[in-house]
Amino acid sequence: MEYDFRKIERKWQSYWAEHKTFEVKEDASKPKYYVLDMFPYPSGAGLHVGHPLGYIASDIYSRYKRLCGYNVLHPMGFDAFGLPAEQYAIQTGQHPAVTTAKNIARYREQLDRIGFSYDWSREVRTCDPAYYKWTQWAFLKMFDHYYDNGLGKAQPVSRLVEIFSEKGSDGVNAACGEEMHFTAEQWNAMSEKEKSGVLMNYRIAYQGVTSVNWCPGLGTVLANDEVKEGYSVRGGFPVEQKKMTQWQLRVSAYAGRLLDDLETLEWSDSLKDMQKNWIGRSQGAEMTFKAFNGDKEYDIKIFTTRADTVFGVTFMVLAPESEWVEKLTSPEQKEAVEAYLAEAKKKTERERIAETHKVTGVFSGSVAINPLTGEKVPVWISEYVLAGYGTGAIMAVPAHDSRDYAFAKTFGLPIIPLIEGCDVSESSFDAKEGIMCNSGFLNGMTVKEAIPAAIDYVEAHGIGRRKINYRLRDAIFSRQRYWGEPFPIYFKDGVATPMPEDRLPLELPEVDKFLPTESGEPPLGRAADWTYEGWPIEKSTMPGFAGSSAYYLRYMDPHNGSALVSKAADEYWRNVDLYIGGTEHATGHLIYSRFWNKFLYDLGYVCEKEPFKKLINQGMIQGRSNFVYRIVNTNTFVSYGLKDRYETTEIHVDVNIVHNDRLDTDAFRKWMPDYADAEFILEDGEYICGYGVEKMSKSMYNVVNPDMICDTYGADTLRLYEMFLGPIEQSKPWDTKGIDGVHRFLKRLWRLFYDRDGLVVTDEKATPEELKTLHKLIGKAREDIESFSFNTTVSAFMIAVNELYEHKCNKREILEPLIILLSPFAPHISEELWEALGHEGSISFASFPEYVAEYTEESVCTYAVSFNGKTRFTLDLPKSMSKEDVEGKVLAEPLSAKYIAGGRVVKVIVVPGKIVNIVVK
RNA sequence: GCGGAUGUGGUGAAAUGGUAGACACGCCACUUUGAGGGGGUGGUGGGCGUUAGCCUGUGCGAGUUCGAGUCUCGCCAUCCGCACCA
Repeated sequence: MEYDFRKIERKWQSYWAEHKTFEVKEDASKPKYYVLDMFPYPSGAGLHVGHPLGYIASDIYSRYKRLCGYNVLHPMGFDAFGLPAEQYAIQTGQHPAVTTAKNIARYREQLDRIGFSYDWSREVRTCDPAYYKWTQWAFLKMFDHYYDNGLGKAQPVSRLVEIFSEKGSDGVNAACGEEMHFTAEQWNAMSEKEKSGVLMNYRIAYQGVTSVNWCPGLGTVLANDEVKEGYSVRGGFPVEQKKMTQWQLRVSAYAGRLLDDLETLEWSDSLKDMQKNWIGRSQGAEMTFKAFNGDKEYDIKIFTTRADTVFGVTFMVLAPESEWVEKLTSPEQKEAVEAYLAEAKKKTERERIAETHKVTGVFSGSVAINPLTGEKVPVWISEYVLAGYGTGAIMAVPAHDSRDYAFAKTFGLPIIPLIEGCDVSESSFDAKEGIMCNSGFLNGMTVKEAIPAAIDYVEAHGIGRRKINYRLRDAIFSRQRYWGEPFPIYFKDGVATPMPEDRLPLELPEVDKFLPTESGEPPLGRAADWTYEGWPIEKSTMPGFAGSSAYYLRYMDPHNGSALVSKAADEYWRNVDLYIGGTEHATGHLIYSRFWNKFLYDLGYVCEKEPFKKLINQGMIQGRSNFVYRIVNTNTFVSYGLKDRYETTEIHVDVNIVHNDRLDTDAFRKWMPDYADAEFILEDGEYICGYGVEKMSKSMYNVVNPDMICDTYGADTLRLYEMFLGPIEQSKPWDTKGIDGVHRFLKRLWRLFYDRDGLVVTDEKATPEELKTLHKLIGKAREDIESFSFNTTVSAFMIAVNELYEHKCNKREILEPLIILLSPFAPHISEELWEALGHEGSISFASFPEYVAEYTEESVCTYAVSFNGKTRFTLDLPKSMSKEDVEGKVLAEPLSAKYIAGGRVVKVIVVPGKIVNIVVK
């Protein structure tokens, strides 16, 4: 009987669907395990073989955990709001909901063919109103809370109002936009509108004016992580800076906790570092400098990590967008400053990045007083100071900061060295080392001593205070687009007001076109009656990360109409034990989700501080393109090895008509009309193609579709091969070359069970040799699966099957545990063989430990082998071998020999230097 | 510039500090079949040798160790992330 993978795979996929094999319920009698994939955005192009890599790995682990007796939650859904569907809608007029539904159906079909063990009854789609109800709900909660720095958690705004009316602004230490000072009397005297303006400064979801990444090409603002090198990540349009009023999430309030709790996570160091850098904690001091524009006095606040260098301040610099610019520009300098600001504003983000080393600036006309020396220093304005970080103003110490140094050199400002023996004639001395000089009371201290001493001084004299600054900025939360979650906010007398919870979900209205209105409003401005009780509703929508921030919670209780997740479900499933996805979400989704979770944790809706305990980043699968070489001005193609003899052009050829770099010339002629009568110059009778590694994309003709692999080789082969390709975390090009090896393995496995006439499995007792093969496999596989080293696990299976095949072993005692262990990797063939062995039902319900009980750690003993009384190495020996067999076997001569001990063959290698080296074969 | 990762055959890759290159692709030889992207056996890092075997070999250079692909330090190269963050 042949291995008919098509029939087998169809059979078991419908079996799983019919029997709802992978549906799970909370079950207190079993330990839970939650395995999650980053859900996909269903694009029109469908899945290519790179997409399922992570899904296959997580599926293997899920199935393995199930075999080990865990109650495994392994859900899947779709991140269905997004720009591409809307761009498509603008072009074609087709509603994004229609496009999205179609793409989802296609994705589902492709996923099903690979044989994943998802519990589809828990599927979520972010564009489904029943789902986004809870996205909106969370937003309202954020609107209704502020972050109390003292308590270190979110608190209701009502509490804030209470404090304000009793003690004024000083009664609370809250995260806010700008620092405000008012008394209880002042608060109580405010109008409702004024009060709501003040509260907006504290809310976790708030509306505020900020410098945003505006993308004219997409007609919307973007978050920092949606912009790369001055271009939008989606679409690649240029991005510029613009001041706008936008909804924002006060993620920055959680910066400290987001940073500290990274320690508790099992994530890779590189990913943790990425988040650490993105959060960017720096410890220093905030100081106030008095500045004078004519006779008007202002306080400029600056942030520095080098408080020790205050004695070297020779000028101050303001960011062009700083609010102090206007106040400190003198009448004489007004024209020059305005010209500079206009120039700076014109630049796109892209140009600013490109010109980072170009020094520009303008003198404001004002002076500031160094609070320690009393000296007057000029106040400048320059782009190199960023408005969004610290206070938007700096004290410049050119001797010890390279940027200040470049600025001072360009504009001829003085440079005062503060460290003994440092040379600042060519460049600044940025290192935090050496002995202080020219620094008053700090003289003679090391830099490390001087920093805290300077801050102590500054605090004692009321000039400033210790401060920790974060690079992490608040997330801009509105998009001027249609295809996203509407904000459940309306404007009553111009005041942003939340809709009542029972009005949720606020569904997306129908619009005639998906473009902005003539007056420049977002597409929702086209909706017929976009009002609530007569008041206008917010017209922007939420960004892509809104719907993906809490989806892992919704899977726990996806059909709950009265809560995001019930207490019971949350307390059972808790958080994600294993999360698999790409690194591209390191500074976006993975920050927002953690923030969202912490917020809900503060409010008591979830029981875990962190959403994703262990995280694995699967590598990207790149495309492997093939090329043919056309001799110029002809329709003749020359094989790769001969191309240098002609003048040729390199042309991409569809990788699907190339096998092992050999072109199917007939298929090539049929591929495109232009090539219908192509001629070929072959080498050794074959046309060899060139190759290169590129991104997998349609235009490179290097997209390999998993459906095609399933057709030719089957899903089990695809699954095994993707794992066999190399370590999961590594990026690599897809190369179909080699898939035959894996397919051959499955056929060979099949032949252990079947010959021409049918099943040949016997109940004979296994030989020690065969048992050893099995136990070696079990030991290796368990270890490797637990450490996600799936490529070596597949190798271990191959080795085992090769050995069994060699011995013509067809004994149930061996084969049964073998296929149970294989079932996470190749579930269809395993189920089929399991059934052939006379078992009822799915293999998923087989309890793996029963089958491996006899394989225990005890079958191997570890001895330490010592030489001259010192432990040299440890040695694992089979139980049958005793310590005495090894002890004292130190040979004087270098030799290599076989050593028989306890019936086992041991190879003894004695290297020069008389050290025994024993390896058990 | 800062941070991280990676460097092993023709290829994808294995190696708790202990026989480097398992396993697989490809290639070569033999074999089987009417045929098939078939089945089987053997070989395959490089150099020398008819064989036995010898020499050499994990980006480069040091170090630790009886012993280093693995640990430490310094280079070089590639990839990724951040980037005027005061």
